[in-house]
Amino acid sequence: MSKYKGILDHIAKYVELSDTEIADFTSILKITRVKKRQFIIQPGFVSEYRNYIVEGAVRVFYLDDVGKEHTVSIGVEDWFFTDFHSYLNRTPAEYYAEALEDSVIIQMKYDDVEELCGRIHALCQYFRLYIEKALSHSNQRVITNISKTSEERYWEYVNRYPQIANRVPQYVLASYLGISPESLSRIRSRS
Amino acid sequence: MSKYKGILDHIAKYVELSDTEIADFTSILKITRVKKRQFIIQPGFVSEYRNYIVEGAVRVFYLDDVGKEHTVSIGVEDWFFTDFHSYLNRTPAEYYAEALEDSVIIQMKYDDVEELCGRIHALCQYFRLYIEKALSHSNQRVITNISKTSEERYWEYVNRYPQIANRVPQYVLASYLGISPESLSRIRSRS
DNA sequence: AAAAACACTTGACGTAGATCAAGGTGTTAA
DNA sequence: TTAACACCTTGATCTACGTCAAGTGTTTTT
Repeated sequence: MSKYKGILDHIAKYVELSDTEIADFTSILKITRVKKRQFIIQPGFVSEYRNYIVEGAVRVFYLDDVGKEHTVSIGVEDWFFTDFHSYLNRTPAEYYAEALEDSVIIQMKYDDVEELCGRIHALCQYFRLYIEKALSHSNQRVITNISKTSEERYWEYVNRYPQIANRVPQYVLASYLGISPESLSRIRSRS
Repeated sequence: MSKYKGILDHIAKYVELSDTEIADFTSILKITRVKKRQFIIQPGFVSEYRNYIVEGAVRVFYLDDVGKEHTVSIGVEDWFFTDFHSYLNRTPAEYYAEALEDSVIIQMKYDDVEELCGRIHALCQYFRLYIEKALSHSNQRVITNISKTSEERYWEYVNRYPQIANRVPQYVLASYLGISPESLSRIRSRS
């Protein structure tokens, strides 16, 4: 039971679930352990799950047609990740999700989530409120990317997520910020 | 009643509302007419409403510290817009929303939406599903911005939204795509 | 414990796209 | 009908960053 404490606490920040609702919800959860460098999502396969990180770190990235990686998201404890487009439309994923460390994640299937959200009002509220916040962050990221220099974007990130910046490889952070690894190295050195 | 047809049809694509739910929902809606170039949201004022475009076109943009505009979103009929961060946290807006044409919009207050979403399960589902889709698009835009050239971004947009590309001024599109107006003009000329 | 792979740094160079500046055309306003 | 804008174009630079390449330290693998 306590293995779900993290996600239940997360939900409790937004809504209150009854005991039976908690039981219904936890019944659709599946705990998965993944090793560093293991792929959780791969292009060509449907991203069947919404994934919640209990422990560890995961990044989602896109491999473009010239072989360059572009990181969509970097997640640590208490973050959700998935290839949202693939998950929502049940189409083959276009992104990879890769464990940056040995990690423990909670997975929940699209159909199960939808069924429960149709039945449990509070759960629907939880996801709505959480996603609204995520959208507001995503919008902010779009603006930062088009309005700030590489250097500004880097320091903004370090300022906001100091512990993540130290935890993930530099080339991952570079590809998240839309900077080449070489340039990021130079940005760090001049300071 | 038929003045709400657009938004009710939009909702009907996601969920089914009963007649009394429809009545409850429409009771919180307020129709507003705005003239071309009029601001609907301004920095310093809280963005109180979720806005739905019935007719016309609106853009949301950020004015940076050197006076450059960066367009967050361009919306036409059946699109929602707001300064999401301001709306969700009831903090002063950082963005402008400006009518690009004389427009008719439907406005709904944060407190009213939250109250109804707490009471009407289907409405909560509607917003959840709609926002999930919006998040998936926003993620896609982040990746496009960091992985494609200006030229690719422009043609991708024209391809995807041909009618919008013709409807809004070029400098607005440029600032949406993160390109200078001069460069966009050159991209268009070489083809 | 050696070999191989991975992650980061540093230098030299090239270029996409920004900036600055000037002129042209269509639209709004007095 | 004459300004006064608003929007777009075109040309001449400039520069922030990307690319390519080589070298070093650090894990991972065998």
